[in-house]
Amino acid sequence: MITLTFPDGAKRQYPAGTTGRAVVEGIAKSLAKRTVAMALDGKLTDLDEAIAHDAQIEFISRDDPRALELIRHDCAHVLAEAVQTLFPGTQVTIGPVIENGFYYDFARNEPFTPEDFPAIEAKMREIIARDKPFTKEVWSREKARQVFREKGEHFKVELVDAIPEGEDVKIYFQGDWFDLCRGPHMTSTGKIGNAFKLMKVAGAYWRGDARNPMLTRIYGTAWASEADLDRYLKQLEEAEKRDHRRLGREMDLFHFQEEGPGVVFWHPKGWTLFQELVSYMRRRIRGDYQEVNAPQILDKSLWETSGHWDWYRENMFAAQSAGDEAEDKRWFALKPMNCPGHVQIFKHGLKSYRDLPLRLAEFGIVHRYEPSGAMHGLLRVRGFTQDDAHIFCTEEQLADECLKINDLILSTYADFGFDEIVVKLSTRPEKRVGTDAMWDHAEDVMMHVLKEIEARSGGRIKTAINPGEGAFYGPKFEYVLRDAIGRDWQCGTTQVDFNLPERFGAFYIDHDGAKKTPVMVHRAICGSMERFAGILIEHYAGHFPLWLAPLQVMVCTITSDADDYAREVAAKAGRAGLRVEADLRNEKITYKVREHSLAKVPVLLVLGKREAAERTVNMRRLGSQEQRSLPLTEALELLRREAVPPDLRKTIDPSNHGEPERHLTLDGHHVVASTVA
RNA sequence: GCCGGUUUAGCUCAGCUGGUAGAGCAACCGCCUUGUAAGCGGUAGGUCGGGGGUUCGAAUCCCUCAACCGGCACCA
Repeated sequence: MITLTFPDGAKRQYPAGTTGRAVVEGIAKSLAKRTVAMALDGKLTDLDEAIAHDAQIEFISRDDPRALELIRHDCAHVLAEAVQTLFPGTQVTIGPVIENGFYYDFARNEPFTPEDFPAIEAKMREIIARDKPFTKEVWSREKARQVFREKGEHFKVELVDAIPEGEDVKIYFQGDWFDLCRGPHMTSTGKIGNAFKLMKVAGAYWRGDARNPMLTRIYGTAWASEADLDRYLKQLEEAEKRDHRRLGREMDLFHFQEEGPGVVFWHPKGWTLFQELVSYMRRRIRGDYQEVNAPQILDKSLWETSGHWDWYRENMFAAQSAGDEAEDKRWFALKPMNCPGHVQIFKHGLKSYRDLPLRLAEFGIVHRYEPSGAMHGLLRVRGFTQDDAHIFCTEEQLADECLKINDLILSTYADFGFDEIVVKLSTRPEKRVGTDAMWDHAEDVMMHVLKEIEARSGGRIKTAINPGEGAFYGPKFEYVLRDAIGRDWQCGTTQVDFNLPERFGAFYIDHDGAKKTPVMVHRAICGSMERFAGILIEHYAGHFPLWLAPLQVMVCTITSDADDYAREVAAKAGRAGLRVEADLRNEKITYKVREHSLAKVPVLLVLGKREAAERTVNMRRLGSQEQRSLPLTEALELLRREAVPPDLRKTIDPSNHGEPERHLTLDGHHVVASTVA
């Protein structure tokens, strides 16, 4: 006999080997009907599974959040059956659940297109309506191999071979159709429901390896209810509206063109935003770091020394004199990183232990030949500006430096309203330089720091390990932030490097007069300023906080009688440090309001005869219909205060709390609450 | 780089089975002096992504290159 413990704490005895279905049917017909699977000691399991040991048991109904992954997984199976029914000869491979849905990879000579979706979806609905039970069989490896080989399912044969010895080879049937699968599944296909949709087709390498053949992947989404599906589709539309490429065009921030794939043409407004970000970062590092500037192109020998030429040559740009008769035909590489340049600066002149830690920062422009398919607006470009720095320090100083960087990164993110951060430690990759002893040591230090980061945050910062994801020269921390609509972006990074200083022969003179090699830490907060700008555009949906808005104030006249006053208002706003323009065009005020609202100008000052006579302004804020009439001087003072960047608020004017509405404090830093679209 | 798709006016898009291009908005010119998300009328604007081919004839069919989009792979 075994003892099962139910969610309400009740315990009951059953013969060993009883199935979940038998248990639930013994409790209540209605419960059995609702149940699609069970959880044994918290683990999702087929309802028909025989229960061998004492366990906590819970019956999972279809609307249980845990059932969602089953719905999606089952849906993937149904997709595969539908595809094989409609397109005989198609081989199935794998079909896992992913965030918001699932996919299934197929092998077929003719790829699928979205035009195939209606037919496939119809077939899927048919299979779901048939409501065949999912039933599991455990096969021997030989049988599985043989059956799939005979069916011409060569990828499945490979999958069978990949199952570790000692693990069952499980086959799930849904009627006549079956698939090799780890499970679990719901009780029948009918439980999937109708809240699913095929989303897109894409190529994907077999087993995620570019050396393998390419399969056709069909992505789908599936939800417990139509309402959930609709909500998800709405969300996608919302995300599309915030696409920085679209907003970049609509707000006239930047553009790309054919002659410069992956390099940005920043327009005046976009460049204002960009420079505002750079200025912010400059202020944040002032005092601690020294800013430098290293050359854009350097002899390739330097990159050979650093190791980049060996490791990343395929992804580097090289330049040479263009003249056929030039006497110097050496190859120069456009810098893909700033570190070798900074090591040269460190090496110039003798350094003492008293100089350490030495922190060299650079807003360096780097170029990397990214694969053509990788480019994506500002988020992945071939030329970008890093808010980069290299810290030369002793081993004893290393942990403190990492923690100091951590403070800078977290407080910076907080200033932009990012407060959900995950710090990941990436450990040694297969392809690397340096001894194992060195890696052991470096990872040791980093692990210790990671724990300290977590402890200091009071549990607010989550941490994780990314095995094998480190840089070739050392382990690294990656800072992942979550934006206003829940998407994660890896931005900041701290990388410990025991290699480069040694490769370049950098040293300092220690207490005892001996030469010692410093440890180098690479660090970036925004990472790529271009990318960070893109993330901010999407995060704020173009509705920037006043200090970042490229154009902060638009003065709009209602009639030409207010023109002189409008010029005066704009001039005064400009003198108050605000970025302002005046719209004196002969247009209706509704027209102007619409146009500047679409351009996402945060503040409209509307001026008519009345305002000119009374020396007031009528203020309208982006995203609100509210009109607020106030004296000119008062309005300008209000806006001037609000436009103070978050880092300066505390230092310059402690009494200034900026926007009265929606601000919160995190670790003592001002946070601009997420702006809604 | 790989798979699939797309590329027509500044922007968003139409153009069926091949018969030398069309709308809305924007721009420009007038009229309207206007009170918080589109006043009215007119004018101009395109080597249909580049190159090659098939054809009496190509935006339309084929080849090729490029850029972009969605994924995959990559991301020092």
